[in-house]
Amino acid sequence: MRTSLNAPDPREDPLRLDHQLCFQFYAASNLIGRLYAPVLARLNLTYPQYLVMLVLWEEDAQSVGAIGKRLHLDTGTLTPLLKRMEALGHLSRQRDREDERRVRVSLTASGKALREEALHVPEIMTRGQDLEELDALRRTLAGVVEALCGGKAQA
Amino acid sequence: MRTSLNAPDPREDPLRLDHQLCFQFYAASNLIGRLYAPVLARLNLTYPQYLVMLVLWEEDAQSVGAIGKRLHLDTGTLTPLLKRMEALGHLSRQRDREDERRVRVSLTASGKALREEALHVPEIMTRGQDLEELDALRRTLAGVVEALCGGKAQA
DNA sequence: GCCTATTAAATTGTGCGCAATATAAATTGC
DNA sequence: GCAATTTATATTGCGCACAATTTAATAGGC
Repeated sequence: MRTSLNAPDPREDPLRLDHQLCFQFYAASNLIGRLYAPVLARLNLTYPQYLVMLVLWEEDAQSVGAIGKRLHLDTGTLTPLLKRMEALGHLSRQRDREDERRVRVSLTASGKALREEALHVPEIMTRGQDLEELDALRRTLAGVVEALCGGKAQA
Repeated sequence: MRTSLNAPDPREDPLRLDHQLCFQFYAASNLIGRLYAPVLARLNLTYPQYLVMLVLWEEDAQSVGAIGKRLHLDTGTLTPLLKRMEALGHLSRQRDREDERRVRVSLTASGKALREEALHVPEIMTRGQDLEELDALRRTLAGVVEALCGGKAQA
């Protein structure tokens, strides 16, 4: 549905920023991170650190690789991040006796206790939103994520 | 709809990673960046640099602030990024004569020429996908982004 | 058993993101 | 006009992300 002859409708330009789905993900992810920061700062956590805590609160003493598989992050990101969290007292890292290649990441007492403080974070962040709508979007995006990492393997 | 007595359905745990909409955005954004990287590397661009080029291909000679408003990035991110792009020969930065506070960012000849190479990037990245579906998702996410930055001002 | 291949983390180097601060130019008030 | 405020960019410091490489331990083939 061109407007006329060879003059291309600028709205059909494939390189228009507003046409890029990837940019909406990029912008939303950055903006969400900025929204969480002040809330998580009160728990002495950054946003990626909060995600690690979510993984460990579900199941303690996981390996670095298991955490990485869950969050789609590699050791280049996780190793220094986990060291910072260890320094903050949230968790401890120790080589697995059974398999010395592995490092088990375990919550400290304060790391476990922090879960109580974190319980209200989801509520704060979704306050005033339509929860049904957010959940529908979450399911849609979970499918996108699945497709993105399912396409390039991912056990 | 609890299963029994005081045993909470683990699926209702508000801190479950899979329940977090924010995580789906985070994971998708990271995975998308990883998918674009090898394609953009052939244009000598990173993903954020590609976004800057999209902005400048739409309208050349914009100020740092105008680019930042479009991408939701501040000068702490943009200034060094633009300097790297200048060093790569994609663009030039010069103080505005009218208002010496401003810095105008202009495409070089090779930066303009790079647009031809970039024209097929969206097609490569969306190959095999349902374009109607992607566009519906893009519109949904554009609304989310709008709500996220509309809530905290944004002129 | 021994050698090769595989697996798990750590390390290195580069490029973002962003809060906080600094610097400097334009605008406003009076 | 000139001080005070506002606006635009740069700088500093820290914490991710990630590709590529390295180191070390286990598993497999023979």
